[in-house]
Amino acid sequence: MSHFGRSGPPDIRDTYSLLVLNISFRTTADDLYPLFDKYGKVVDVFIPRDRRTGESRGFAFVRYKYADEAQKAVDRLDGRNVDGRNIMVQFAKYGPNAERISQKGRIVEVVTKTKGRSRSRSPRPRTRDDYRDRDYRRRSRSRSRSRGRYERDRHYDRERDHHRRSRSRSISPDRGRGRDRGRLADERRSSRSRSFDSASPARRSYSPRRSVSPRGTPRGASDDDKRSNGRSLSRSVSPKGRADSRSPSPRNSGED
DNA sequence: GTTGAGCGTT
Repeated sequence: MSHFGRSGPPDIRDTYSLLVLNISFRTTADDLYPLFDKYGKVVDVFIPRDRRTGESRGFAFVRYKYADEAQKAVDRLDGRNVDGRNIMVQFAKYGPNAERISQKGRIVEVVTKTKGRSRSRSPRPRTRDDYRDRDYRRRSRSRSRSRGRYERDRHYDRERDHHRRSRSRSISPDRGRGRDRGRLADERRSSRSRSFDSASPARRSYSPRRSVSPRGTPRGASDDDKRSNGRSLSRSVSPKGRADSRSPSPRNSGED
């Protein structure tokens, strides 16, 4: 019942894969199994998950033993509300082994039959389908934004490394300038602090604007993040740690 | 805590 996908694909010699889209990110195979099993014999239910986070990618594969049952499931479950989400059920276009499917010709045949058989009664809005089609023709790229998230993460990893190297290379000048900048920043901070303490009406007007400014805040954070990366691999930055870091600041001031 | 319109695993 709940041992699906644990031992990999059981047998795809005579099974038909259905692609279930638009499922909730927390929907599991166990949740889909009973739903699909009601309309036919479900051989396997598999939900691709992210390798790093292990979270659901938002779609699942349901393997049926017979095409007619799978077709029925598609017709009955397509557009069904599952876990508060309107799921879309359709025959899988690409299988785990495209060659195999081509050789078998089963899935292809079923798909063709399905397309010519039903697909007429679909309560789901066509905007998405239309949009998808148009998008595919127009851009032929950029399939999903959710995936971009992973790519972004990957880029972030690379960028992090780049930053680390960059810092290493310019460690000498950076340090010298960093101290200067630190002092300046400290001075400016002090000034700001005083201004805030003063609670000047004019300053107050500017205060909220600074908050909205997306340039001033991120820069400071970036600096902190960069320093943090160079100091420690820990990505988490605690206010206490920052305070500790700032500790030498006042000392420097005293020295100065 | 979050997103999305997508095709798969030991």
